[in-house]
Amino acid sequence: MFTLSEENYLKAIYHLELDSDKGISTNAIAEQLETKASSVTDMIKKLSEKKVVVYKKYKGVHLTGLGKKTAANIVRKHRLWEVFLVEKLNFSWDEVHDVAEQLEHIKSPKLINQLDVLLGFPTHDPHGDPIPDKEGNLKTIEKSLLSTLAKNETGICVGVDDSSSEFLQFLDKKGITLGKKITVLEKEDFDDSLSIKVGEEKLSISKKIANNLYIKKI
Amino acid sequence: MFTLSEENYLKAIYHLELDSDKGISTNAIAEQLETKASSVTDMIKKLSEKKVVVYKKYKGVHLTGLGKKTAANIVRKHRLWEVFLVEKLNFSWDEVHDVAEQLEHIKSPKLINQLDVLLGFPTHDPHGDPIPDKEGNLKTIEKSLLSTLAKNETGICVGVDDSSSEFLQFLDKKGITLGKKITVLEKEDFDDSLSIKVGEEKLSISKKIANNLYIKKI
DNA sequence: ATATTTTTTTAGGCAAGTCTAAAAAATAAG
DNA sequence: CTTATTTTTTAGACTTGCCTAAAAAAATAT
Repeated sequence: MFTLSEENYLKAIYHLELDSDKGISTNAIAEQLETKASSVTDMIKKLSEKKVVVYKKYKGVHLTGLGKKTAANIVRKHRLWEVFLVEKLNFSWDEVHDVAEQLEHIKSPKLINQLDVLLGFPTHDPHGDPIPDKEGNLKTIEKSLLSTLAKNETGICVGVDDSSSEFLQFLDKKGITLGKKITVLEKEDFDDSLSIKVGEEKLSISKKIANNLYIKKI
Repeated sequence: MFTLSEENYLKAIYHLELDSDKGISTNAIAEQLETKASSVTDMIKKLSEKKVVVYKKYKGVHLTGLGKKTAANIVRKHRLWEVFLVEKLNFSWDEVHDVAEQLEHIKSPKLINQLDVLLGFPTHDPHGDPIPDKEGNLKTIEKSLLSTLAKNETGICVGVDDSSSEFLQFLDKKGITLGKKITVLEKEDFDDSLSIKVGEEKLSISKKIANNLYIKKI
């Protein structure tokens, strides 16, 4: 069994390992968890004794199989709770993160299985991120950043990279939600902004926005 | 804001104060929380500084208004989650306590309000215990222990005093659930056991059982 | 009214998880 | 290849919440 703190470290390392196949540095973990590198070193020693990470001094860490499974299960819980909050409790997609961050640590396999049933076995959370299955496997879908689409290409909005509430509220304001059809009308060279059509609305978005929206091409 | 530990102390004192109007002793709290009296003394000092209990050395503690409201809110969350687990996730009444014990500490007013909506504003949990409203007020109903009923009196089962899973599973086995109609057929003098009719079934129960079942007379 | 027992508090210590400051190792630069 | 910089680890300290053992106060019994 893992403490709250241990679970948070596992989750952080799990997320960092999705973007990199090298050992995850103490500093990277510290930044992710808003703590200090020295605290990370301490915790990593404990996790190493518990066989969930492999650690060689100065070489960064990797999750073991057990560690990966444990972390994926926490992510699974987090994302299922997010779906619950949106589907059953009328939360909006920008309100769910902090609550799910608490709920993900509740320990009860039955609770999560039944939640999965209640929600109809969802595969993605409200931000389009995939929900790991019970074994920790992720089904990743073919998706591209909006910024990589060429002029006149069209796709469906399937996810966000940044799921801060600021960004999500901005998208709401612009009428951009998961499932919306988006077409690139124009790409401006001088500032990399895009003219796009969202549903029937035309609007202009900055490079930064286009770099945070995932699209499934059609 | 209160720590997990502080919340558990508040809840323990709250429950103990329901049964007694005298100051709650260090020992009583220690027993309830399965900890040591010296630990209780430590924590009470902290709670006292946070203005949720009044404490005079050797005199036991009382909750303040704020303390009572805080504790009632935790109990409210606990009982709403129990209803959720039974109504929405197919838990049985003997399985909910430990999970609710974790869920009651989740901090999100919106979560609890919306849960209340989803569940249709329940007034009692799966064991018949009343759910405090947002202000912390309890609506208590007229109920008697089954053991106090006279021969030939009838009532509806509305609650249990002991909600351990052992006792609840025993009741399941006997077909006794909330809402069942119970009639006292016979009271045996020599061992205080009862012959009762539950629905259409006749059975005999011990004094101990009769002392743990609440009945609303009809 | 005093002695004994019980309850409560104090004193000191321990583990988890964090921090700062300093030392050690690795990496980058000249 | 040696020096400078960055990263990581170690050392020591702090807080929270708990413990045991001993002292102090309160309650009970003689």
